[in-house]
Amino acid sequence: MVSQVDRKLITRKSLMDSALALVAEGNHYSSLSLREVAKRAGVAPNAFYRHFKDLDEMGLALADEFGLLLRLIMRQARLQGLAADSMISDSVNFYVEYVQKEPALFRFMAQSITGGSPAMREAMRNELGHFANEMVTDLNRLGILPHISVTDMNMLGHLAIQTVFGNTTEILDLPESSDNMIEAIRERCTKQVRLIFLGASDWNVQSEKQQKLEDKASRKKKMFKIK
Amino acid sequence: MVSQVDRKLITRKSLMDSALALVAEGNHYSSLSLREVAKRAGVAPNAFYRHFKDLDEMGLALADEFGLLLRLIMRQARLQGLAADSMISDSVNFYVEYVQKEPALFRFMAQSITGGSPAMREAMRNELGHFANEMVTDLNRLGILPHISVTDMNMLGHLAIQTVFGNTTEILDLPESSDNMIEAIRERCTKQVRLIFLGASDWNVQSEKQQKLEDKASRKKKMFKIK
DNA sequence: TGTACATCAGTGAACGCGCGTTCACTGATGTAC
DNA sequence: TGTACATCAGTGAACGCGCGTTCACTGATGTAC
Repeated sequence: MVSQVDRKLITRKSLMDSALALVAEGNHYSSLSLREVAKRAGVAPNAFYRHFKDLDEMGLALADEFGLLLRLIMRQARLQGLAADSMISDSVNFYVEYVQKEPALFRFMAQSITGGSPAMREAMRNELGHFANEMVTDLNRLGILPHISVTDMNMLGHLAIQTVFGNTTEILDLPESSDNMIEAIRERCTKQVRLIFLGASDWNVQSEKQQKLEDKASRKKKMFKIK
Repeated sequence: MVSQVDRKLITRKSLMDSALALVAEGNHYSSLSLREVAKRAGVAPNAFYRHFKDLDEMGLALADEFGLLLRLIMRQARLQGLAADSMISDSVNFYVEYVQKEPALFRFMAQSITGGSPAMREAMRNELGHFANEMVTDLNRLGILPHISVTDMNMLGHLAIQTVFGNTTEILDLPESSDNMIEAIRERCTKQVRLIFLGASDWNVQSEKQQKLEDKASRKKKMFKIK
């Protein structure tokens, strides 16, 4: 026998899943209607109000769910451990695997970060920011890139995460089972992250300060005119 | 006296501008209604059909308009020329300036690339891809990074563009006239691109091949376990 | 354990509203002679 | 140049429909004694 509380949670979950299913089918979250979500979940329209004030509130709940998925991914990646020499490609592969496993949530994330309500955009940015911070923490613990300042490590984390997430929509848009195209994106993404870390390994405060001075001093001395 | 043809173009433009205005106010393009766009443009709802089949078709026209803006930006940047020593920060500043000058079109672009129809997403990706290609062409013409293969130059272009565009939504979400926050994003973005080019200057086929071999050979030899 | 009552997730009907789309139209601009 | 006709951007009314939200309700689960 299932308790009342459990039943309520089941309905709530099925409302959220219906919304995600509609998103996965190509609709934008902000163009969904309460009625179609309820219909898809096999529930009367007004039952929706037992769970959420409106679709915006449900959106925030879905953002939380995406956050949980991110945390799961991080936990899994740490448990599994990463070989020192293939850390980057392993991480990228791991990420791509999860995008394919949970396309609806990732599609929702991608939509929301550019197109949700202001609250929604902030929530998603916070989740990704948390992800970036965790990455930076790990790099610090492993003693990788010790020469980089705290500010610059954050800049680096932001860059790495943004790069990986930037490839997400492309993965989601590939026709299913086109393994060689997935492979191409995976490879390009790995190269991009590798290039970033190659840059980071040469990055230091010294040369940075120098660069800034140069910027200011010699502006407009040498000019490139194209064509 | 204004010709019939001109009048038609004026109405068309005002329909498109109305849609952009609604987007700039925080609505998602895919949740706009034909009637509100027409109302905003001061035109009867059915007049819309004299110009576009539906909102999707209008979306593609807006994508074209965004493409034109990108081309304008590129042309301007080339005309102005770039000082050799501050090329990166100048380019970033130039871009940020345009985002602030045309927030509606950039907002629309950001929304569409993750949340539009498949045709819309493809159109936007093509525009950005073109932008990346132009950048690569310029780098080649200037003889910068000659040691990098064609494939990898494309990867680099994609990475640089993606990085700059990735900061766009954050710029658009800042409260108006918060100059110091704009400055912070501008600085971070400049650093990110600089780091990318620092990586690119060390990037070469040799080390890349080596890296790949290492990946395959020594996988799971050294492992980092965190926590 | 059995009974009487409370709670509350989900129902079904109803509402007024804005939606996309159609239709026959108007009246200014453009064209042919 | 003036007249008669064609074109066509934009109008106004109407349509059926799905929308969000409300209401009084039902009936299973949970609780008090």
